[in-house]
Amino acid sequence: MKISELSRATGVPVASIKYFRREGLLPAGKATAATLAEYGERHVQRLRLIKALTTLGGLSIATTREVLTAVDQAQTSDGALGAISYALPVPVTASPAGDAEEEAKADTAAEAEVAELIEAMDWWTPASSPHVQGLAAALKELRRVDAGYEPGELAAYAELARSVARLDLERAAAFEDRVALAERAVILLALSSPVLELLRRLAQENEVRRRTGRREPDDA
Amino acid sequence: MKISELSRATGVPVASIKYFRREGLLPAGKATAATLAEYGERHVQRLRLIKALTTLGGLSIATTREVLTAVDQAQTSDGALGAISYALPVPVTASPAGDAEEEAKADTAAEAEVAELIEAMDWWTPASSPHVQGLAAALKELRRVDAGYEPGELAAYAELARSVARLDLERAAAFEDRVALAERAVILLALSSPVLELLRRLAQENEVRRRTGRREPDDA
DNA sequence: CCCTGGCAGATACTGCCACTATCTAGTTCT
DNA sequence: AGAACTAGATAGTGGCAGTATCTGCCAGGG
Repeated sequence: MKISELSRATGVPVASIKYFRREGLLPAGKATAATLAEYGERHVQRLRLIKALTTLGGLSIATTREVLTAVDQAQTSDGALGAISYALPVPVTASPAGDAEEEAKADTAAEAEVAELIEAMDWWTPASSPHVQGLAAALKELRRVDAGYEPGELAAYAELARSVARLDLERAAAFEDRVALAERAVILLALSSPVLELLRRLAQENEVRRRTGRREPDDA
Repeated sequence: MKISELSRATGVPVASIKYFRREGLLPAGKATAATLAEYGERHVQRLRLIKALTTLGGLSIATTREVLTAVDQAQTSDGALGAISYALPVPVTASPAGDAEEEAKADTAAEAEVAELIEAMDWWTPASSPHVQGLAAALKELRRVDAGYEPGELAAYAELARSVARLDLERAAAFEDRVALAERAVILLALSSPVLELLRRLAQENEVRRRTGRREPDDA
């Protein structure tokens, strides 16, 4: 398969394919001559995954590269999920607020809240996990807009998150035969979350409708 | 409060405050002279919300503006949740793939899947809802990387999403006294999702640890 | 009284990112 | 041979989110 054919097969412009190759997301084709290379099914697959990660998962090129690197390295080894999970960006960028003293207080409060949650859920997560850090940061930010969680509320959500995680793992086991381990991990971690988010919004939309007894769309 | 004080109170640079004002995210202060304006608590609040929406919610400036506009208009009226919900970006941008014919087939298949789900869940959501469209697009994309949902699997997730939505609404009712209606809606819709995402990742991390019986972090 | 420091509002500039285009030189098909 | 393609390198584009600068202008202290 020549590059132009690869392009046609995936709908990705040739220039973009070259770009991805440059950036190390896509392995080069097998060169058959100085100005010709052969691409295969593997490249089609990879290109599809790249597109899915960037459009559906919303990942940057840099992050996609990291994730794909993790995928490649974990292809055989165990712990693929962990490695990839840690490679994914935590959707919170700490924002240093005005008052330094207040800040420190909010910091420890949020961290304590997370620690308590982990304790309550009997989770084994180490405090060093980026997710733990991220969660603390998120809670802090929410407190700042007066939207902190009541004690116990967070645990209720965590319980549901656990159910989702269990479903995820079952699902992963179910397509064992179709997709390689590491790629399944990516799919579960990076590509399923938009689906979940949309389901949540749909459910919310619906709950609100139910409670107000209206079947029509809301007036904007 | 002068602009420099507003800046100090929120940790946002003066230049950025001016930028937000230009972009219509932040109302102008009350001018007391040609070169002086007075800002109040309202502005501090708003600035915090803007920061939360952009950093925590990951919204663009344009989207933030839309959301805030919806917030302002819905402040009194009902249907705030709906309006804001629709203003939020759907985390899927349809990507036209290679083959046009295959494409159409995948389209209708995905739409049917969503319709079936809505039917099964007894949801009242109109097919015109951006969430419905987005979900169909997301499913299509997943199919393309061989990660489609088995029949029934999606419904299981939807069930959990419903539970989350119910928790959300309870939570919203609980801080009725603290935050205005429309702002609660924003918080639930745009600001809580990172928390949920992180909880899910934590839960996954933990489930994997449990199943493999390891308490230490995964080797990268 | 006037000068210094800060302010409003407008405009221009910057850095980053994800492509996209162009150029050179070589290769294959017919 | 010549048109049509290819690889690889380099440069350019457009959008986004600020950041900086410039021009008056004015309040308050010495």
